Amino acid sequence: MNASRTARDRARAELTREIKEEARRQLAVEGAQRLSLRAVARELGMVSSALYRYFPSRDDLLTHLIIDAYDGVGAAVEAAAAQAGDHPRARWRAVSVAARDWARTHPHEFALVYGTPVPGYEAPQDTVGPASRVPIALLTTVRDAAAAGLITVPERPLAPELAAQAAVVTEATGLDVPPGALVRTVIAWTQLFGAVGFELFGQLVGSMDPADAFFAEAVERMADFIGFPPDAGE
Amino acid sequence: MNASRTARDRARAELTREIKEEARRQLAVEGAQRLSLRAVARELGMVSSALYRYFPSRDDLLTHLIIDAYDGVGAAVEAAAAQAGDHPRARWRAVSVAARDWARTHPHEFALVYGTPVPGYEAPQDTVGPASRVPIALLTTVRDAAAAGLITVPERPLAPELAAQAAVVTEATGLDVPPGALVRTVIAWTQLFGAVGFELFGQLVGSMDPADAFFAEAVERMADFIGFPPDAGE
DNA sequence: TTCGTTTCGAGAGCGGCGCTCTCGTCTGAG
DNA sequence: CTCAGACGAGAGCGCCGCTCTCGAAACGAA
Repeated sequence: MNASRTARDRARAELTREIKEEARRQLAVEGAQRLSLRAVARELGMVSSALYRYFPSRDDLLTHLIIDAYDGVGAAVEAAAAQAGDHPRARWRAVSVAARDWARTHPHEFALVYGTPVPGYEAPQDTVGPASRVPIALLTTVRDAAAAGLITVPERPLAPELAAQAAVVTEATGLDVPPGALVRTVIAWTQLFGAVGFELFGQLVGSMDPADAFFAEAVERMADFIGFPPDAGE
Repeated sequence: MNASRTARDRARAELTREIKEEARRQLAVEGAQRLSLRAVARELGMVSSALYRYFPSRDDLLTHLIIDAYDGVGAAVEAAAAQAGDHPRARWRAVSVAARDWARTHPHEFALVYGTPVPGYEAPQDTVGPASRVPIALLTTVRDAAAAGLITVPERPLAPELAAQAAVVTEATGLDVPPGALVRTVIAWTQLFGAVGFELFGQLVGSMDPADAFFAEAVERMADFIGFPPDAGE
């Protein structure tokens, strides 16, 4: 059962792709707020109502773009992790820098996924897989270092609920990370994206703007915080 | 020169206040995206065009709400700092918890100021003062601890640009904080609001949700990170 | 090949939006 | 008292998301 059997199926797949492409183009230029179905249809030479044959609503189209954005940043950090050397701190640094670079080159996509949820609020199940790619890349780096005995920060007791949540994450990801290191990784994850968001949304204007030096410092200090050993880069 | 001399002036001030009040009400219920001038006018029993006598545009009205939101969270953290004991870690904890509590009770206001910038992008000068209240509260806590010789993390050299930016912040705020501690405070600030944003925007669903235990742990670990001495609470 | 079903694009239309302009009216300063 | 300025109401412009209907085209089964 080939996915594209008939001419109709092929045309439908093609048009769906073109709509997403044009929407992504408008998203990159105008931002999610200003993305309009009518403008997408206009650009594609069709009437707006025809677009509803492919996406039932504007929010549905945005959800597809959200998934693409998650996959974009996920692929970027995974590629950076693969290219980085074996040293855990270098890997951590590469992943952090890749996340920031992606956000700076795709600010509206970043805002779409890490900024305000667009309508009232939503989080379809299709997004959780792509959304996990960045934290998994971070956790994998920590897991490898921990497995090699390179995490130097001692474990301390966690609150019971927190330990249980850490166990759930370990179970779900299959990444065997000591719970204390896991929680520190999540803390670093929130710091990383908090700082990138602050940089992109203008909160650092007047203090750490431009943010390059601050960001570099933050990456090293959070690497210390997790317990990565020093390397040649710092 | 009373500010409200004539009846007209008084009526104008009153109506301006009522418009902002109703807008704030709609913002709390619907979020910034769905806030509409027409709905505000409708609720106030006037026609939409009349509203433009008081606010030249929707964005201008939103800017006023942004300032109010900054002042709201700023007042919340300042009150928490004032009520907290003298121990620096307790103060830090109180400020962090107050920021999170404010965000959880005012999610749309939080999204308005710390989420995606609403239109294309903007940051009027009127917002920088109110926006500084939270970081100043954090920095003040660190300054007091440092002045008392209670910051235990040693200073290390900073990159020249970063040291320069730290000096600018010290100059602008008048808060004499060692540059290394200042940068760590900014890092903790980004972590705090990054974590709150992740919690509110659903990024922690499936891992650290509900986030109470995680948040408590993050606050203590970041207090360690800055160098606050332990206290009875941890 | 024929025929009924399904899919599709186009068009008109609904209600809502931000914003502008015009026109009477009312107010308050000189 | 007068007259300039402030004001609210109304109509209207060009957008928007979304719905419904209709005729043509594509399709699968007979």
